[in-house]
Amino acid sequence: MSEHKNSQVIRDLIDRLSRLNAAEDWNGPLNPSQFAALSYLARANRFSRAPSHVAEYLVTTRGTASQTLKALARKGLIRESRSATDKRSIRYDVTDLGKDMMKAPSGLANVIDDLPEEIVKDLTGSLKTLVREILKTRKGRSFGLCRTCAHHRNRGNGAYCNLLDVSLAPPDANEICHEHIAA
Amino acid sequence: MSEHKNSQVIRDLIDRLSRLNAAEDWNGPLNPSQFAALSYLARANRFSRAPSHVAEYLVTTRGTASQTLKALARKGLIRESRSATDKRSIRYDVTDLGKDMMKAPSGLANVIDDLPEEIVKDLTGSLKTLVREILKTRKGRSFGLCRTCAHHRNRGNGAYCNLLDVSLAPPDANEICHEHIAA
DNA sequence: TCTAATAGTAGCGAGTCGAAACTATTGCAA
DNA sequence: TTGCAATAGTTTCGACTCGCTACTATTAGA
Repeated sequence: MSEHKNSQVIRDLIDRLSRLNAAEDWNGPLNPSQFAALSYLARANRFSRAPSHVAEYLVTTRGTASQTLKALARKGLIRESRSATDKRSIRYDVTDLGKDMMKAPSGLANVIDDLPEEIVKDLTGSLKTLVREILKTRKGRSFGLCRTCAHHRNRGNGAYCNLLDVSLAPPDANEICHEHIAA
Repeated sequence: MSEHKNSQVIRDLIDRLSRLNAAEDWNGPLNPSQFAALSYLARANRFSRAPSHVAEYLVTTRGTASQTLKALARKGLIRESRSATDKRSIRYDVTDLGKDMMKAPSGLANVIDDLPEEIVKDLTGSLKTLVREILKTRKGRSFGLCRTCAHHRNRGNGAYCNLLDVSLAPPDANEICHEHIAA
């Protein structure tokens, strides 16, 4: 039988899908990597917006991530903010211009929105499983939402992080955290 | 609610998955684009191995595809073969060395192989739907298997292509064709 | 026949990519 | 307290992708 393996077919579909998606990015002012970095920063909480976090999320090196972030800063889409407590580290915040950039329509998003809800649910679950399992073999971080983390505690109106020992303002808990550990 | 849209989540998962997959390629002698081009050539039939076909499959330009193919040829993984009937066109054939390269183990493939059969089936179906719908809006070709094409006809032991008016040897029908139209 | 379409390529500038070398901090232990 | 070692970020390098434009060669069609 010259039928191809299931894993080969899926691998190919994922590659094709991301190429089709990336081809759209190239038409805009941002290339796919820059868009991915900006998109991450827009969804990451204040503890997770350093170059090294972006590097790990994008599965690349700190050097490469550094260059991509410099390019975004040059274009005025993010702004660097130095830490007072640790003079080595930098946090990049997304500017209003950067936030606008995230609103651009996407062909892939349109297609997904037209899919039946049940299919979307299953697809999301399957993709999450794949990402989780690969991250397990690579010992990579999950980058899940703060409020779904094992260190997250509800506290009055807000919340608290047991790992970093800090109070969490409302937005923090709904954003991505690089310290995330599945509860 | 600051919950993100389903489409955004799925888009992100696909990007993350392809980055995790691509990161593995970088460890080898081929970069992700070169690997994708080689993988395509290894599965495409003799009518579909020209630079312009690779370009359309990889959703890029002929110029970029041309460079990637030259790089693969330099590494001895593919060999160019000029056409006798049309002196403009070139067909690249995968060498034995190139075929060996395709056997490299993949972390993503391993994870997929461990998934329950039912999940794999649903996932494949959903991803195929997404690719099909996006291609529809872009007016792109489907690049399906020859034997699932509307122009495919069984004929004795072999098969026949009604579009190109040629007999199909056994391997042809099980390979990708750039002229593919869903039956 | 002559012009338009097609196939492939070369070169440009911006940027990604890993890798290695480098600076500036911070942490920790003797 | 001094003195490394670890950490955070950057820079540079060479190979390459990427869209784009301009170009050559060939073929198709009016």
